[in-house]
Amino acid sequence: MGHMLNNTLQDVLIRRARLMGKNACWVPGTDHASIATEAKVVAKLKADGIEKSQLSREEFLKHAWEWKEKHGGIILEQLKKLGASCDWSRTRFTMDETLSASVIHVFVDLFNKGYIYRGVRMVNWDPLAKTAVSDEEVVYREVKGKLYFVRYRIEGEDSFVTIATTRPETILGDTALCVHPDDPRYTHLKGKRVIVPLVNRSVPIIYDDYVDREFGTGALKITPAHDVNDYLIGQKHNLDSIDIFNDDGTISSAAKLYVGLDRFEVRRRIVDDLESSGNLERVDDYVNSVGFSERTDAIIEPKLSMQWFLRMKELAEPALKAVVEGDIQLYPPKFVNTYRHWMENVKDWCLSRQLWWGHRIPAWYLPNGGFVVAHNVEEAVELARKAAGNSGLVADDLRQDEDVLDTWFSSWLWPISVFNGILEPNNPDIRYYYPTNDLVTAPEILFFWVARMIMAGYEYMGDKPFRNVYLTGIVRDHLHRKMSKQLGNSPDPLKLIEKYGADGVRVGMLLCSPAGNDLLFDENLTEQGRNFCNKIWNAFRLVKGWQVDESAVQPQSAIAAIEWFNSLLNKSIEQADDDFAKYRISEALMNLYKLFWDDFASWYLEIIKPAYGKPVDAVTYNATVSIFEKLLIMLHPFMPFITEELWQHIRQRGDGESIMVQQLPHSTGFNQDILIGFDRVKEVVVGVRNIRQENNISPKQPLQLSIRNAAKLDAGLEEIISKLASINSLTYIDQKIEGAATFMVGTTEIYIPLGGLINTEEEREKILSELEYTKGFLENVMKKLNNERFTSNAPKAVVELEHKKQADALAKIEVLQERLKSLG
RNA sequence: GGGAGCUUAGCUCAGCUGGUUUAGAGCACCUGCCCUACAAGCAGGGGGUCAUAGGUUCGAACCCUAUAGCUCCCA
Repeated sequence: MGHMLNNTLQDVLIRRARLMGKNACWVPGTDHASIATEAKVVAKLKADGIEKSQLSREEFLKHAWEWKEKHGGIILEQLKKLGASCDWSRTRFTMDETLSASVIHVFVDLFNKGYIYRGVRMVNWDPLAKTAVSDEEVVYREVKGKLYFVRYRIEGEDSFVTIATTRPETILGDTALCVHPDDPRYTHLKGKRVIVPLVNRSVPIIYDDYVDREFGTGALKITPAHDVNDYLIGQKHNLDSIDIFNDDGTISSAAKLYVGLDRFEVRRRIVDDLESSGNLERVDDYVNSVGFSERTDAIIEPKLSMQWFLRMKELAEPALKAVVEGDIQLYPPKFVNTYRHWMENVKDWCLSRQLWWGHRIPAWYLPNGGFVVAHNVEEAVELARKAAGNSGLVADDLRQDEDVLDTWFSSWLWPISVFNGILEPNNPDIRYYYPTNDLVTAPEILFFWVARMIMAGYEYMGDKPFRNVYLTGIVRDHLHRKMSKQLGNSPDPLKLIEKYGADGVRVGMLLCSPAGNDLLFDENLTEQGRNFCNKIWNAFRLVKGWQVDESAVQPQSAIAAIEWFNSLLNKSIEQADDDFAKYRISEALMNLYKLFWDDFASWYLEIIKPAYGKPVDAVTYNATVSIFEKLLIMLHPFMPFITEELWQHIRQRGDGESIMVQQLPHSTGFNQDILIGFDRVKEVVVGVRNIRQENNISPKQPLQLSIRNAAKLDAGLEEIISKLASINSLTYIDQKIEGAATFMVGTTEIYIPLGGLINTEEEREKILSELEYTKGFLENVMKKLNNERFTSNAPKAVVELEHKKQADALAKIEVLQERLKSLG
């Protein structure tokens, strides 16, 4: 569902840009998702009885490509059903030839620039996928575990030091015990050593203020190979590090004990053995935060290993500046802070993944040590000959690195590589389309992807990759759970489209998804979307069903209605322009929804609707079709299917004509007085309908209406009131009418004589409550006006307004009291 | 532990530079309607101490401080 939301938003932006006459280009595509895909292919092979280890790299990749061909297009097919108006002929995949060559080119280039290096680092090891994963791909969860208190004997003594650990199996890799230098409990241990239980290794006691004296016993065991902090302390104190794990999470021979057993099995066993050896003091329940692999859900094992890294400091600088200085805008802007914080504390990027599916690292190892980085094996041989001083070296003497690059190392080039801008920086496409305008994506990949695209943009194009980044919310279910395949709480988008229509699904998702806010998805939203389509369809049926009479005289009411609606339409166009400029997409849609449903269908069409069986005059009809057309174009980015369909039928169209490439309507200004005047008319109509409702009078029964002490309305507006409120006589009076139902519009009284039908008691109550409200209101106003500091300090216009409020309220109170009296 | 943000109607959210008739929308809810475009609808209606407590100001949902609760990011 996240994809659906994201791509609907992109399609809205691209369609609108197209309607504004722009050369709007939307390049669709997919990445190769190396960890996830490889995991799936391995699982599929396993189900077929094939182990990955039985296959050669080439054989495995053949299976992986088959998988990609079969499953890779699903998302793109869903996009087509959703109506995404991509440039399909430009569809790209991160492992396409050009894009792959771009990745290799960039790797070699960054290596030659000195940004890429090899190093031993503590990485997050996924023992299931048997690969390193980045910090961002580790999900931390609170897990109920145990805290084990283990006694270490002091060498040459009969006393012990007790440490607390959540991972007793790592004892096998201990190379020191650490206490705080200022901790009085341990000062007597200076210079002594302890014996690691079970393996009986003698290790030093070291002092470091890293230790938290409050935690456990204040004594910490140090396992440099299997804990990030221990690793740092190990480096500081020159400790050995003993790697006790194999790549699959079993115990290695370096551990000496439990060799070959799984890490969790060893944890159970070692606790028993510590118990029997008398080293286990006690076990407490303990909740701690454990890292899980985002891809395989395996518990992450911190592990030292040789990996490829990209130094980020230099690349991050222009990327930080671009966002902080507003050259690139984030929507909503609250993400700028998060972005800044991340970029200011950016860590080197671990590029290598111990997988086969992806871009293989273009590094070749020489037979006698050393390596070269090259675009291809031929170039590698050449470089290797030079490096080794051995002109006899051939390709077979070299061994290419087995690992592939992190998927993001290809995605970060996307805005450039899809236009082949890495390999041919001056080709017409990249020169025309770069920098792009809008990126729509999820906030969770702001750093994985967005930040890195910005870095690559400045490094390779010397410019930003896009101007605006719109960050969508996360799609959740009504219980606020993130929608995911694992949870099974995500509806099938294609089934939803089948049930509610693509337009319905699009509208449903957009109606309630302000930028950066999570969207609580509920099927009744798509139902609302479908209902809106239905409304538009029925309005169309109504208009197209009319007989048009060229010679009929246009009614005054229609003239007034057209004048009013055109003003309102222009105001709405301006509103929509403003909403889009601020990327308030769901607000833009909601405004159009109300414009079409409430104003156009419920008011405008009801006014101009001819009596049953009667024709409509041609002037009104043409104006209405023209208004309808404009509304369709404005709605088109949100609802491409129904708007195209109706647009094709509302007038005669030529071959190849499409709403997709029409002109978005422009505002020619609007008259505020017309809008206000019409609002008054609406109030009158609503007032009459209320009186009917309260007194159980059928909407069809004609009534008389009198307006007291007011200027005469335009004939058109009078006609509108008469038509919509079923009024057969509209008069102006200066005296009140006894026994009539009344209501007020502003300070004007309206009378509806009902001839004794009126319910006096209800009427009195209504007046009393209105009186109470108005008095309270007046009191508030008077509080301000009686405050000398308000009248002298507040702007003149504000004070004047308060005076007007006062006068209006006083007038209203007087009228209400008079009416109360006349009720007796 | 460090940082960011949020708290407005039953739900999801607007409320932009502090002032615009004692707070708005959509949905949900309630009442009455099959009135020949639409019951997937029409007409009407109720509903909020703007998290709490202070402060600044002529004036606070909006600015400041504290408290509580929630969310996210980083460790």
